[in-house]
Amino acid sequence: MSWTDERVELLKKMWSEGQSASQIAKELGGVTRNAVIGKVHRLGLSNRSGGGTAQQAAPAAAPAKPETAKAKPAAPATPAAAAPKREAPAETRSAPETAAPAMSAARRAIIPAGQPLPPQPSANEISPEALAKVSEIEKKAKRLTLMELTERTCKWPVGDPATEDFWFCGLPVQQGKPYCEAHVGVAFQPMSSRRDRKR
DNA sequence: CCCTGATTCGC
DNA sequence: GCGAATCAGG
Repeated sequence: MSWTDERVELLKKMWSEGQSASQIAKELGGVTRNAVIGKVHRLGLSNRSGGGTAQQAAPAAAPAKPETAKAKPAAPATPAAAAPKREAPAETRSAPETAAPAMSAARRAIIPAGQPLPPQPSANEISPEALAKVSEIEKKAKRLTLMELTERTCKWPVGDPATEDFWFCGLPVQQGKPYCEAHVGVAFQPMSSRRDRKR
C-alpha cells in the first residue's frame, strides 16, 4: 500500500484526533504502526499540535546566541484535512482527556445507586458451574477501569457503576470474544439452557 | 505482558 | 520516501 492523498489525509485526521499509531494503522490497513509513525514524522506532525493541545517544552537554557527567533513551533498552511482547530491566544490547553476524571463525580450525583445495570445476569438463569466459575474469577480479576480496557481485556462489568466499587474484569479475553472464559460462560448461553425456567 | 511514540538506517 | 528493527518508556 502506498500513501495516497486519501490515506495521508485520514492519517492526519486521526493523528490530530489523538488516535494512536496502531489504531491508525489498523484503520488504514496494509500498514504497520511503524509505517504510520514513520509517515507522521516525515510529515512533520509528530508534535500533535493539530488541535490546540501542545506542550511546548521551553527551550530553557540557551547560553549561546540570543538570536534565532523561532517563536512558531510549526508552519501551518495545511490546506485540506483541517480539523477543528482552536487557536488559543495564550497557552490554553484543553485536551479532551481532561474531561474524563471530572465525570465520575457528576455521574455519581446523577445516577441513583443500584439502578440501571449492565447485563449482570440474575443468578437463577445460569448454570451453577458457570456462576461458581465467575465468583471465583472475580477474585483474580484485574479490576480495570474503563480507560484501561483494551481489545484483549475482559470487559465484564463488576459492581455498581454508581459506586466506587465498580470495575471491569480485565482478564485475558477468549479469542474473539469481549470477555474472559468465565464471563463468556455466563454471557453466551446455549439456548437450550435458558429454555423453560420455572415461570 | 500489553501498549505508546521516537529513531535509525538499508532499501 | 518508506518502514522494519530497534530503542525508550508507561
